Amino acid sequence: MVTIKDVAAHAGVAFKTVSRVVNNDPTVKPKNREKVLKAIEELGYRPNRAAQMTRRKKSGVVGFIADELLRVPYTFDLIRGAQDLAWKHNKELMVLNVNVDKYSVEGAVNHLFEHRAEGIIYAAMYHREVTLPAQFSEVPTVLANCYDSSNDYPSIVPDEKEAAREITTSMLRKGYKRIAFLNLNENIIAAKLRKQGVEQAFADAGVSPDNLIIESVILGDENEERSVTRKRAAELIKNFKPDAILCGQDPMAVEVYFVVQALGLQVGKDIGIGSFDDWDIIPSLVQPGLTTMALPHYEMGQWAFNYLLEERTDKVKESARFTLVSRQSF
Amino acid sequence: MVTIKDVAAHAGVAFKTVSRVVNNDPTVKPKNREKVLKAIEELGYRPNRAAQMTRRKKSGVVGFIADELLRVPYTFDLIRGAQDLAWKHNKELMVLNVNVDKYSVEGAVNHLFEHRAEGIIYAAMYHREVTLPAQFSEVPTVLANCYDSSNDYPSIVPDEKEAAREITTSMLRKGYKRIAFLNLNENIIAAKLRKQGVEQAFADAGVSPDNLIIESVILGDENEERSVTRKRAAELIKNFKPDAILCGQDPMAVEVYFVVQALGLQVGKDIGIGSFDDWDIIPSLVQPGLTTMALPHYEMGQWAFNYLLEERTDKVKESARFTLVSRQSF
DNA sequence: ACCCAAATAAACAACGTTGTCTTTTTGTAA
DNA sequence: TTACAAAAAGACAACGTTGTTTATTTGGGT
Repeated sequence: MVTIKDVAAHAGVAFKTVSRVVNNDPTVKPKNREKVLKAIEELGYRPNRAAQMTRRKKSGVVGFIADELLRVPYTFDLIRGAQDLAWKHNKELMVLNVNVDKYSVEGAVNHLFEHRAEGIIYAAMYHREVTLPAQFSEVPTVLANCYDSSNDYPSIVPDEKEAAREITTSMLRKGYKRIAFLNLNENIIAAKLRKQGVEQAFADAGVSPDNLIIESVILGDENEERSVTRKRAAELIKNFKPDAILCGQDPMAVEVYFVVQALGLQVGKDIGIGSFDDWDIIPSLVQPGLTTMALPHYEMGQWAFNYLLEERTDKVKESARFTLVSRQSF
Repeated sequence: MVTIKDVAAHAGVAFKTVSRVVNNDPTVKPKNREKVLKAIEELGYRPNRAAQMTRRKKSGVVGFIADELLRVPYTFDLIRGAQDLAWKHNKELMVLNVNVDKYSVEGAVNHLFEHRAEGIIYAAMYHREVTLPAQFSEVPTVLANCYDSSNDYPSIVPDEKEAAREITTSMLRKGYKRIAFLNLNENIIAAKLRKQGVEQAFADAGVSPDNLIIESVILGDENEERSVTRKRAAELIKNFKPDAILCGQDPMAVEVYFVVQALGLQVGKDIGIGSFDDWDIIPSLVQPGLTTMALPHYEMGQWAFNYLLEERTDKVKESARFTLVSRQSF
């Protein structure tokens, strides 16, 4: 590979002068700068990052530990958010996918330490509490889509409560008067918070809570569990007679579509449906399009990277706003 | 940060001895090895990768250029395939997302050169022909999910023809006798090859091509285009009266589900539906589950990485087999 | 105890950069 | 012209490692 000395020899200057040109040092005379640039061009020289790193004692590496992240497609936006900023600031985002069985978190952190990562973003697949190994205290760490109970790390999570409040308010404003909320399992933090948000919206609008029913639904890929969801949704429609149904996530909403259609009702006309996630193309694939609260993954990724970039040290617990994506389901 | 010399001082040996222990050199006496390991443990020493790289003159970096890859969720498996192997071989997979407007391919390659990448995997979002800038010839490069017409690079692509043959044969074996194939737009290579595969299956089974109709459908996110798809599907069912429909991709199959159901027919009973992709959770979300040919993205990622790892130099054009994922739609 | 080869450990250079210090060149005022 | 400060370029050390050469220790046979 071409080194700085090769360039220097070719240009007829000291190799330090080449270094100066590469680093935009203004104390190089235009004539020499030109000679050097020409030589760089001719030889196809590219600075060796590893050598730069050793000498500068800065790695320019930011670690990104993706905890089970990639089982849900849209979570990749978290990585994208961080990556786009990393590129912009000429940093390296080193992404490590951690699957419980495959690479332990410890292994990932070790790896990042060997690369002298200047910071670590730890991101979870879904909004939840995490407990990190002590190693993380050695390097600036920020949590994305998760938080730690001991308040040792700054974190950013989706603003579940506000999102639930917003979509519910939107439903109420459109004239829906009786809403069933098929919430996620309530041991999930998102479910707890969203429940509060929905109730808040009812209170804000001065609508009696008698017109609201909230049920928790077990999620799962299993066909059996999904048919249970459908059965409960059907019962709910029959007994509570809601004019709108809010679902805890888009796939659940799809199930509800089937139930509603099987009952001979039309989504968006006879009954409104709303949801959370904006899961890939699913909301636009169903008929009519599903109105849903888009998770702010990209924004969280950006925020997390920025936090590290600014070398902040406060242990803030930030929350990011969802975006209402309106289609035709309510 | 703790350096090798700190460890040496702490252990009371020459720093070279520490290096030997770190690199598992057998010529270190057990007693010294123990002392060193103890010191490493106590000081929390981790070798500096950047320094190792400069001295060893090996980067251990493999580049992965993802060309528009992440707009389709399951393509991430391509990255995962490569990444899992990279981790296993203690290499760094440096993933760069190239979006035409944001980071040019040239920029990405430059970046990789600066990191002295030992090889580059260039992956496309969908199976297509690509033309790479000349820079790539400077480093071992392998194409995944794409190929180059000039035969300068080895490549691995999905075996479209065989996949189409396989799923069609599977349909014919199950007793379906009259198949409509809603193919992707035929300027896409996958569409061309799949057409051949479907025809092959008919020939193999000795079924008259009169019982096969193949139509190209324009794809798009636009609502309008999608309603065109549905209209044509409806006409096809009415006029050709197929007992099974094969679709070019899962989202298209979902549209066909709607059409079929709107006509009062039952998928999997009155009419069989098959498809390509295995797009995230979509095939298991619809009712009944969609039988589809899963794209071999993970395998292609692995193959590509392995090709580089083995330092092969042949310009092989490999193809990877899809997997038939059977559900209940036919 | 002594010799000698083999085993082990140490010393030193090198990797490709950048930081720091020193020398040379340049340009301006006397 | 000369002097002199400022600008520019060069020389050399340093970053944290590993490769190579040299020195020391070890252990077995006399």
